[in-house]
Amino acid sequence: MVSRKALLDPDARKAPDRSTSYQVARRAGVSPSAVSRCFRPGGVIAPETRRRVEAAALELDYQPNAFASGLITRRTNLVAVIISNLTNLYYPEVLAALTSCLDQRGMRVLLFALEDDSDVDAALDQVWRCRVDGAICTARLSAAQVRLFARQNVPLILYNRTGEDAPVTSVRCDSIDGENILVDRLLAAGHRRFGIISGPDDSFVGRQRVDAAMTRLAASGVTPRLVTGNFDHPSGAVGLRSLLREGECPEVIICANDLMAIGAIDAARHEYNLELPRDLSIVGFDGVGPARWTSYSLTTVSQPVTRMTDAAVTMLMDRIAVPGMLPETRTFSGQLIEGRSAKLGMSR
Amino acid sequence: MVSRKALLDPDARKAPDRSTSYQVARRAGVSPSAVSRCFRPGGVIAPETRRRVEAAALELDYQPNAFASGLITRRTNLVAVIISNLTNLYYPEVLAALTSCLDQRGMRVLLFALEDDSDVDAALDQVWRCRVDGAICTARLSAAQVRLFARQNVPLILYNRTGEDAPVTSVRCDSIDGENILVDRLLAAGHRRFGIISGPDDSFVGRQRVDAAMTRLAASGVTPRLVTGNFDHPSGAVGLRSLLREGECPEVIICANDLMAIGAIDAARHEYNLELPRDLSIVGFDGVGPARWTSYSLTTVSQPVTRMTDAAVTMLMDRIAVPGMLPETRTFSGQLIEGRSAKLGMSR
DNA sequence: CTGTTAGCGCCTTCAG
DNA sequence: CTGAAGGCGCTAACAG
Repeated sequence: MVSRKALLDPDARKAPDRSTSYQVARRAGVSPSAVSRCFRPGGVIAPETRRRVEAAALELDYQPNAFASGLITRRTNLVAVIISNLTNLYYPEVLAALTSCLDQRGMRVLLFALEDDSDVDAALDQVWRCRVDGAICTARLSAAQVRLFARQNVPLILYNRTGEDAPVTSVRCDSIDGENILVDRLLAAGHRRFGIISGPDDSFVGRQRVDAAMTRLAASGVTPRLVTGNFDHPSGAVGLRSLLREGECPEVIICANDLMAIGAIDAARHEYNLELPRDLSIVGFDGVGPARWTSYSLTTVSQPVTRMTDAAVTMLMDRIAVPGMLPETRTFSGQLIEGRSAKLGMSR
Repeated sequence: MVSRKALLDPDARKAPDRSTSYQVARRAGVSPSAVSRCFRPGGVIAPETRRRVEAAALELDYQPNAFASGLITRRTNLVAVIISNLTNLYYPEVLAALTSCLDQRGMRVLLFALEDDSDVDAALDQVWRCRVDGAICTARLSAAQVRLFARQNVPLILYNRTGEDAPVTSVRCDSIDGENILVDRLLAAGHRRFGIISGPDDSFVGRQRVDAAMTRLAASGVTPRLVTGNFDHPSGAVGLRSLLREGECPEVIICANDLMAIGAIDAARHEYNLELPRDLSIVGFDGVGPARWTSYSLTTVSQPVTRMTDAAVTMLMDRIAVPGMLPETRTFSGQLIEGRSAKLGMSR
């Protein structure tokens, strides 16, 4: 029977629809349920029946409609990945690692790349409409937004972030630990005049890293000079300039991330003709690819990205399988990369 | 009435389902179609009715199920974005620009990040199952794979790629034009000894760029020496070493992309103590962010990424709206960035 | 402008 | 091991 639509649609240039499991069933001479079983992992079906279904499916280019079945199974196999800032160099690495893990587990990635953290509401709207099975988020979420996840019953994993007030399952690299290692080795080298280029105020890890460094320095009686950056390359240069321009020239500049450290190095070398680490030590945080490039050879703390993404995905899958699991935070230590951008002392 | 599932499921710890349009309708005292109209852009509905529906929806945290409606409208508002190599520095920029464009048009991004071009079949499988409205692809597709898109009636836009044999709608940056500009200016500076570091053999743009440079050089009676790279930073260093190790030392090294050019610069400076552009000129292609960092100040051809992604998304949306549009290729010129990594002559 | 009705493509009981 | 039947959440036609 010809469908009503095809009959009535005046400009019926609409493409022929893709085949359905019913068409495959008819062609294979079996029932639709047989087709369903054939495509379900672990469906019980006689080898001969399977063969015929597969042949029919191949001829018709049939692939089950993931979302029609999701309507019934209540699983879309979709995971929302919300990335705050793809231009940051660090996040592409995270994204690549995440998609790879998720892929292996048969999950598909619905990507939301925010240009601005204020876009998060619009993104969440889509997240709800798409009935994702879970979400991984590197953006700042308000307490209300986090609560919405709980209310909608969508497992959420925070990446290098914490819940605003309530505990949320999260994975992170230990900023405090990392900065402490860095600061201790810098102090051990005899440095006393420190400058710090912070991240933007609304960055959780940025604040945490800077706070950790300040605290550790204070414990040794050192008060660093502090300027604010925004995590990008130019702001590293800007920060360096303002640190060198006024007051006592620092021996060390601690940057809240690698990208700013690289910007600072560029400015130090080419605008001030400083040689690193003879005239100035600069350190960063993250361990992004370019930090290892010979021109920079940045001394930094490298985040174990793949272990972190593995953990994030594992925790997410657990919570998708067993709703109602309690929040858990997994913290990984960063690894000190001893580059040639800073003079370090002996480790104790 | 309690649902059967809740009644029968032995371990009924399953989360309470999210609200449906029927629940909202009942609560608002209207019909389900009213709810539907309320959430459809351009749905005709009385203000008072809308108000009541919205209130009910808010109380129930209701959001329409995008895929249930997609079942009927045959539109998922999903676009598959297939990226070949997220670790390449260039692709994150493309991805960010693409998601931004797609977002503005109300499309959601289903991301496939291939670690290897052989993963493309698995990715396409998911693409079919998800009934995406269209796809944008930066990976190499076989002729058969391209045909499948046509057969499945899914509009496809190739990004910096061409169809293997048949024409496919695509957007690209003109490699030939770009390399010609570069080569002409290098020849004008009097350079005669050229080395080329190519991309991997299976890269379309890589081959095209190298061919273009070779052809242009040949026209001036210059035969460059050629080594093969694979588009990453280390391979630029490797390529440079093998070009410097044997035979006549080149005056210029043309790299098939920026990342290798940066690797080559690093090796030239730190392993061979060469000063650029006095001792050696190095040029790249792409115009990625790090190419502009002061340490490199790479002379390169910058691709107009946002214009290209805009074009890709526009062409895609057109083809989603009007199936059966003919293939079209849009080619954009790159822009020469005159950095300090190469000695260029006057433009003619 | 609104409600009723009949599916979209699939899965899951349950009886053979 | 298989098929028949009902329904997942929603929208599109139509008649009010």
